[in-house]
Amino acid sequence: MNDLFKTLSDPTRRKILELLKEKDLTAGEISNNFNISKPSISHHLKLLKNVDLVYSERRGQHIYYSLNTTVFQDIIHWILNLKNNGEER
Amino acid sequence: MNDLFKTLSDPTRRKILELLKEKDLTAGEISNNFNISKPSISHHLKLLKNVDLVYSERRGQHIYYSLNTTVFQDIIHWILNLKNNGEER
DNA sequence: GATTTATTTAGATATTTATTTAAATATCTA
DNA sequence: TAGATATTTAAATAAATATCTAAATAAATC
Repeated sequence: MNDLFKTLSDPTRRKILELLKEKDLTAGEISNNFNISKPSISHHLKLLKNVDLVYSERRGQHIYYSLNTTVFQDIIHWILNLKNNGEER
Repeated sequence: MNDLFKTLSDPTRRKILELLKEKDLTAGEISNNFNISKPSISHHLKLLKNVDLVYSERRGQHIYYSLNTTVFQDIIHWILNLKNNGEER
């Protein structure tokens, strides 16, 4: 849970997710959207993978990244638990 | 939006929110729940206030903190936008 | 008004995190 | 298999963040 929030707390990583929302992209295509070095983007992708927010799959020379939204359930549960003050709703 | 995620990315701050879910607490009562100095807790409370996750109100000698959950709407919107891939649902 | 209690502010330090350049790995093509 | 492209890993640096102690502010009580 902590890693998940930590991962989402970086604007570069959130923008990566927004890019992947549209379609799967290679690491290179992703890095083209930023003024940041490729190794830095690769590092962000690794963190996103660590918490399962993205998947990666090699297709030949390229590695394609895709978004996984199921993880957000955890956040929504955390929020709802905080909102419903102990009541069973 | 960035500040909000950043604020939530710290476990101490999230635990503070969970404490405030039960009832309003003074800064001192909050800090009793942690093995962290009062100034550090005060700093966390300031960050939580900055993004409106908590309110503070002085009652005499004490300052009471309370949880504000309306802010979570922003996060939920952000998540839903990412999940609904452009479709209007 | 001096003292006590509650909390914050300031300044310093240590840890974490993002970023960079350079080198390594993997795949494809000629 | 040599060369080109795509991506990651490693090592170093810089910036951001959490934490601490000490000092400052604010209200209550004596």
